[in-house]
Amino acid sequence: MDTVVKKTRKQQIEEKATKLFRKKGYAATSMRDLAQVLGIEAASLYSHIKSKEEILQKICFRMADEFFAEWKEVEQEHDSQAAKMEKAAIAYIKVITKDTDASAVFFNEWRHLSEPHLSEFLAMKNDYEGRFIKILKDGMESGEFLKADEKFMMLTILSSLNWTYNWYKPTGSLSPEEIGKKLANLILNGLKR
Amino acid sequence: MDTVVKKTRKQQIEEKATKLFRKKGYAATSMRDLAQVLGIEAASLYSHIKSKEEILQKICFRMADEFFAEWKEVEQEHDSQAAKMEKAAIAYIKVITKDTDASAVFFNEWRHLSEPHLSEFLAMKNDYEGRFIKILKDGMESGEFLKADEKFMMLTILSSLNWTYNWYKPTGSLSPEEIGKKLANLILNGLKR
DNA sequence: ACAACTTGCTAACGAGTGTTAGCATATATA
DNA sequence: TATATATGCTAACACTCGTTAGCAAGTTGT
Repeated sequence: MDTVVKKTRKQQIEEKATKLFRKKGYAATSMRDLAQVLGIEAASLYSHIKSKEEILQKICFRMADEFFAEWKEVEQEHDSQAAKMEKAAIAYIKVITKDTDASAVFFNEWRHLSEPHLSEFLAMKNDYEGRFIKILKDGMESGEFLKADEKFMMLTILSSLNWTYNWYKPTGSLSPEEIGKKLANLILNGLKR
Repeated sequence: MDTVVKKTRKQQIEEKATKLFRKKGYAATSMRDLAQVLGIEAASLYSHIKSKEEILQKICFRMADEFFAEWKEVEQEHDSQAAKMEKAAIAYIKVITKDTDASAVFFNEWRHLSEPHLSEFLAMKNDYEGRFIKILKDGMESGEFLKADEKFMMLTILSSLNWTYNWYKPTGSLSPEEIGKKLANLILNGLKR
């Protein structure tokens, strides 16, 4: 009793575009490339979408929204900062693993957004990173974490979390939660035994 | 008594191209963009270079060569695996910080290489990553490191090292060696005190 | 002095770019 | 049955792309 969800043509276009943007990059993907994957002519795409950049905007801002949505569970409790960090890592990994193609585009192609979307996007990114920094700062002030430059730490931690879209396979043995836990553990406790 | 090193026009072109490739991406950078930065016409570029892709090749393979050159000091001693890891991190950061523009292009634009250069490049990348994995594997087998999936670890570690090109400023207070040490320490011992 | 090299120009090429106009057909809705 | 919607086509637009041909002037080396 499978429930077949009918995808609109627009959704199909966005899906295929995401895959192509990931593989070739936004700038190197032509509308004719995209049309060919769908088996139609390039001009036909414009019955469903407004422009090439509209697709990129959809991808980038949908991902951003999802990151913020998952963050809710992270902050509102009075956990230790280490516990918060683990929750943040799990939330982050959850979003990334849900759609690795879209994640790759989100991380690598946002610079091709035009204004004012670019500025809006960067503001959201800054906001998000600021939340990570806060956990680190609080943990350092309370003595829970080693004192160090928070921004340096945030960038380093986020970069290792970001990278998961490159190797995660839904068929693998690890669930997103498990990956998040393992990464948080590596970050908090290090490699040495 | 400054020694003024005269840069050939070709070198100037490659420098400006590196900056542009980093900022806009290889595909989105046109030869006319590049020419404008240099104050000449696009066609004039071809008195000095063979093609747009030749520039990309130079950047990518020069960086790869430098990574291998710096690696020499890492392996040939009978240090602990943790010490090797620190040396590897320092060597890696040294290369990246020497030219962050070229590093950004190296990490993000190699996919625009055409065959057979692409295959050659990927082979080198694999080789290099294999050396990192070996340190991890040896450390896990000898009991020095926590047992875990080596590939997962290698990717996570490399990703945080890779990211340094995004924030390193030559004017900052940390030397490449210090950054390498700090990162190695974070990787080995974690964030918690 | 002459040759070789460096550096640059204008003009143009063929190909590819995102996109629009205008039209056709099938499907779903009223 | 009439109407709106979804989906697609051909043809073409104005541009941009990387690159080549052919030529000219300045600089350097012999």
